[in-house]
Amino acid sequence: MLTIGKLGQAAGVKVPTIRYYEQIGLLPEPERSAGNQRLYGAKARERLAFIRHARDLGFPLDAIRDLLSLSDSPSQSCAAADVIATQQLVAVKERITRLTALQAELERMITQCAKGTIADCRVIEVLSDHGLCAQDHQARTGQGV
Amino acid sequence: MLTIGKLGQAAGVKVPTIRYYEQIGLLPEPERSAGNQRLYGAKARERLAFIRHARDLGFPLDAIRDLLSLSDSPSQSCAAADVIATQQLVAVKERITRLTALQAELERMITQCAKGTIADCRVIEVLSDHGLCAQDHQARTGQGV
DNA sequence: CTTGAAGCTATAGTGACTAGAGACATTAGG
DNA sequence: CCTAATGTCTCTAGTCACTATAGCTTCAAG
Ligand SMILES: [Zn+2]
Ligand SMILES: [Zn+2]
Ligand SMILES: [Zn+2]
Ligand SMILES: [Zn+2]
Repeated sequence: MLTIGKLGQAAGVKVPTIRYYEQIGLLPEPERSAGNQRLYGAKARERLAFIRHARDLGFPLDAIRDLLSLSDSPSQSCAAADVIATQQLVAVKERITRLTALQAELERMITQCAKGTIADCRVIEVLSDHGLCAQDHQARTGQGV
Repeated sequence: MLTIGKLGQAAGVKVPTIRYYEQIGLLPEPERSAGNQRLYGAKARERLAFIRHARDLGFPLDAIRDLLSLSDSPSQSCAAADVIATQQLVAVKERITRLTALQAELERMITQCAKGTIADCRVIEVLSDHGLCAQDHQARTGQGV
């Protein structure tokens, strides 16, 4: 059995994060020692590693919650899991598209700047007027990762 | 003079967002009508357009605050503004790098899945074990955009 | 003059944590 | 066995950039 600190080290997750996962019901309430400290077994370690890896791949906690409950019924079809992964892939691709447009605009404004005074700074000019942008780098949609 | 709603429409910003910007000191407190409603002039409209465009380009509000105060001293060197833009560019590039790695891993797990049961689902397998990943898609660093 | 839209303040909620305070538990060294 | 250092406990609040709600007042059109 591991204390919360050892579990955190083993899974690469900070201690408050583990408690947070417990609080939101992503990890079950563990056993306690005589002195009321949390004690975790192998199952909790695997579950936390799963969560951590899914987080590293950018899945939101809600999706992870669904994936975890799916993985508890191994004989079911995996279609639902694949849908969640596909949605995540779509979200990632959208963010890449958007960020690539931002990258182009930022590079453009920086290279066009003559490095003089603020009055002539291309960075400030472009920020003041989207008409000076080459692309339509559409509005901020969400965040994450 | 514009009411807050008209200003929001003109700049493409929702009304509560404008009040939020005022609250955090990004927009100055505007005049008020006899009935205590906010009234904005051309200067506020430009300032809000600047904020909105910078947000669309992914700049955090703190950076925008700095950019705004720089643009108030037009005769100064623009080096500081260029530094902020360059930092933003670096941040965007980092996110793209990371998201591209995520995209590759997600595509890999989805295409490798045999679409059978959860017990054999490659998505679930890979999420359980980073060793099955081809790349090191390093840890989640931040967020934004 | 009435009605409905738009505005006001204040508070709380989002996602996914992170940081801090103040108290209790455990472990290693002497 | 005692002490000191570290670890853990609960609870609260802060982060970022908003968004939503509630309950009120003001304004513009008909
Ligand atoms: Zn410049
Ligand atoms: Zn633009
Ligand atoms: Zn599958
Ligand atoms: Zn991996």
